[in-house]
Formats: sequence, structure tokens, C-alpha cells
Amino acid sequence: MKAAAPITINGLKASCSQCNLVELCLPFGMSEDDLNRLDELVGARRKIKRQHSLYRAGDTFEAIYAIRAGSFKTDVLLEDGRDQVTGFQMTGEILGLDGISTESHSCNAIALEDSEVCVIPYAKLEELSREVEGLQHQFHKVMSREIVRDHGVMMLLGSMRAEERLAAFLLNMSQRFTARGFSPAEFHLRMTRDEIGSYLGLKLETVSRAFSRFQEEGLVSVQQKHIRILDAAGLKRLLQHQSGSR
Amino acid sequence: MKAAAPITINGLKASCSQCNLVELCLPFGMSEDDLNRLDELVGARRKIKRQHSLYRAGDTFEAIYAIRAGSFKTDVLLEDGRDQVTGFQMTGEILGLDGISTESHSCNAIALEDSEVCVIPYAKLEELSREVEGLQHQFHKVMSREIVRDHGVMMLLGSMRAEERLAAFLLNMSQRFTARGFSPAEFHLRMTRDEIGSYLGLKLETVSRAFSRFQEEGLVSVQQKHIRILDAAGLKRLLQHQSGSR
DNA sequence: CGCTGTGTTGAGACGTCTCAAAGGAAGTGG
DNA sequence: CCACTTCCTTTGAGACGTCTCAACACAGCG
Repeated sequence: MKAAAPITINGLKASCSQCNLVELCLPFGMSEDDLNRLDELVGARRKIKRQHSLYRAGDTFEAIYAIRAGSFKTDVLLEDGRDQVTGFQMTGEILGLDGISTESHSCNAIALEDSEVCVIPYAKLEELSREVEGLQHQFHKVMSREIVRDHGVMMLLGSMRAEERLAAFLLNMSQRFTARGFSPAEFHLRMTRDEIGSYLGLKLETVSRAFSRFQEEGLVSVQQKHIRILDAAGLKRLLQHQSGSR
Repeated sequence: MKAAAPITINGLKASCSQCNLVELCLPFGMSEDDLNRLDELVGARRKIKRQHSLYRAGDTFEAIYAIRAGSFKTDVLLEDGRDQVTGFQMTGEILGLDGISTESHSCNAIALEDSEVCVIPYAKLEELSREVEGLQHQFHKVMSREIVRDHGVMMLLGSMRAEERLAAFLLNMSQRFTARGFSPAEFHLRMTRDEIGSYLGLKLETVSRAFSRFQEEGLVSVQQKHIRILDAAGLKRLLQHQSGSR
């Protein structure tokens, strides 16, 4: 992990009303009028270089962030040095919600590639969402979605075996790429095997072996970080036939 | 699991301003004035008998619930029949936040003992929190806290071994009992070994063995569901000395 | 071109699961 | 209140999956 965080503030003010990520992002489902008011809210954009952090555990919480370009991981650290990736975030997704509870962040958000986020000052968000019902509602949905997502991960970590976890991960990535207009079957992972492993509660070797196994069985074609899903149905079958485990 | 849900609606209207759980519940930190307005919001109380559900996955989302007495578990079901406990909730804690995102619940909430909740109609909550800044802020904190808590569980499931998980679980329970004015060292678990195991991603036998081991080592005294913590520092040490694992 | 970070593969160790049996607690109905 | 059933818990022995350690291959980058 690299040191602090050389941050570039981009003079450009973000504009939700003109952003092509609306359907994926906080403004989803809001009316035209409401959308225009959102533009008041969103502050400057901020560029984050690969491997640098958007915020770190312990930082004072001041804003949440919408990913405009690129991707991130979030991870938490235990006192003894162990750490775990708690999520991977893609364009349109919101970062920083963990900070609201204690007014300081509880995890690190690190860019997996050169990225750009829209800064949404939290005080302003609360203020505006008292006036704009649609915004309030969407914001609550975003938080709730995060909770539901986390439950899914808990399910995965608590009751699936290695290959099931990886299959679930790949299908999830595929679905999220699809939602962003990319191919459901072919994509480029931005994270390392180690990061995937940390997220899935596995060692990198186990992830690697599972990839190899999927390849042998003709489910996917793997070339480093480039993934092609050859048999999505087969991957789904892996998940449903409860392959034993806990 | 028992059938549907024989629910008793209690005529008593709940009153936050007079409830002794304020410091643990949604109203925490709100002003006297704000608190009085909260009383408009909270609907009737509802009693749920042991083993019966407050809501089930798929139910239309209409309200969130504050636990007034008793305790609950939440669990999610996978298509193949596997299920996993995603959390245990005690008095003052909020249930149902998962429902906001899709307007229908994504997990089951089941009473571990005869319990009572305050029903907080969600539409009203949104409405009132547009007027009462303190309420809005607290509600957001509650949701955020849930996200942070989930990350902790992911950490536990992804990177701890059996005994560490159980130690973390016991310390967490102890801390929550303490916050409710009970002894930090002696308490009664409401859930079975199987439910603990499901929550911790372990089989019930493994949970049982870990309990026995703790007892042998003089860390706790276990008699069925009655737990006495004899060496809290020892349990904490278990967590920090990274005992290997993933 | 060599360096460094990343990914693959193998063999053995270790932790948790599975299956099985039995004891104990709690609840039910006579 | 006791006998009965049922559920819950404990414990053991062996199976199985993932981890650990180690060596090597490969890609990207200066």
C-alpha cells in the first residue's frame, strides 16, 4: 500500500443532470426538477491515482463520494495487522457511507485504477434532502442497498465453499458490468488474486486454483485479469447445487 | 421454524419521550422538543411470540421496528435451502432497514423470546425527518452503524478461525448487555448453538467444542445458555494474537 | 534486459465438517 | 406431577477442504 494521498482537485464542477451515470447513481429515479437541484449539492470532482486512497480509516467524515470513473476497493484493518477487503465499487456507486455513524471513516477506500469521484458534502446532502423528497428517498435506498449487499457477502462468507464463492463473485461482476453497458461475458478485473481472496475469505492460491478449475471445466477462460465467461448457466448451477460445506 | 405469525396488536401507543431505552434507540441524542415530535411518529406496539416472525423475506416493506423488549435474529435464505443468520438484535436496536432498498424485506426477523417492538411507519418517518433535523441525522447514523457492523462481521467471517469468532461473539454480547445495564460477565444467551454457528459461519458442533475449550482453559464458565466470562482479557488476547488462519 | 509484483502449481499440514451416538433440558399431555 | 417426546448439546473418529510453504512462470516497467 502506498503512502498518504496526492489528490487532485478538478476545477470542473460536477453536474448530475448532465451525467450519463444517473441511472446507476444516487439520482436514480429522481424527477427532472429534483435533478437540477442536485447540481447545487455536488461539489468538485476529485481524481485519485491508482493505489492511492480516497479516504482512510480514522479520517474525519465530511462527504460521501460518487464514482464517476474508475473503481475502488474498501478494506478494514484489525489491530493485529490482518485486513480484509469489504467491497469493490464501480462507477455510479457510492463510497463513504460508513463514516456517518461515528463521523469518522471506519475503512480505507483505495483506487484500483486511476479514478475520479464526485464529492458530495454530507452536511449539504442532509440539508437538501430535507427539501427534496426524491433525494431523501434515493439516499435511503442507497444505504439500504448497501446493507442488503453486505448480508449477501455474509451469506457467501459463512456458507459457501471456495468455488461457489468465486462463481458468485464472477456472476456479480458480470451483472455489474452489464448494468454499465459492457459485455456480460467478457471483462477485465481490476483487482489482484490477493484482493479477490481477501474479499472472499480465501487465500490467493485458493482463488487461483479455483480459476484454473473453472477453466479446465470450460466454465470460463482466464488470462490473468481478463475473464471470459463461457458458461454462465454452469456457474449458476455451482451455486444452487448445495455442494455440501457448512 | 413455526408457521405464519400470530401477531398481537397492543392498543398502547408507544411513547419515545417516556421510554427508558432512548439512549440505545433511534432517539439517541435528540433534543427534548424533537423527542416530543417523535411520539407522533411511532405507531402501536406489537408483541411477537418466541419463534414467530416480525416480518419475512418478500413481505412488503412498510415500517421499521424498534425493539422494546426481547430479542430477535435476522436470517437470509438461499434458493438451495441454505440459510444464514445475519444478526442478533437486542432492545433499542432497529429492525427492518433492509426493506427500504426494494420496498420489500430481504430477510426474516424472528423473535428469540417473547418480544415487543415499536412500529415506526416508514412513510411517516421520512416525512418527519424532513422536518426534524435531529431525527434525520439519527436515522442516518443508525443505518450507517448497521453498515459498519456488517463490515465487522465480514471481517470475522473472512479472516478469523473458530475460537476467535466465538471469542469476538462473546465479547460483543457482553458489551451489548453492559450497555443495557446488565452484568458484563454473566448473561443468558437466547439463541441455540446452531444459530450461533450459522451467524459465525461454523457448524454447531464446532461452536460447542469451542465453548468446551474455553471452559477447559478457564476463560468462561458455560452451562447451556448461561455464560459467565471469567477472563475477558484472555478472550481479547485470543483475538489479537493472530492465530494464523487466513 | 533484468527487476519486481503477480499468478500458477504441487505436496503436506491443519482446522473444520460429517456422521454417529448418547446424555441432558425443556415442553406436552395424561 | 410424572412419563413421554422432542429438541438441544456434547463428544469422538475419520473425511475433506483450505491453508502453508515453496518453487517456478509470467507480465509489466524502468
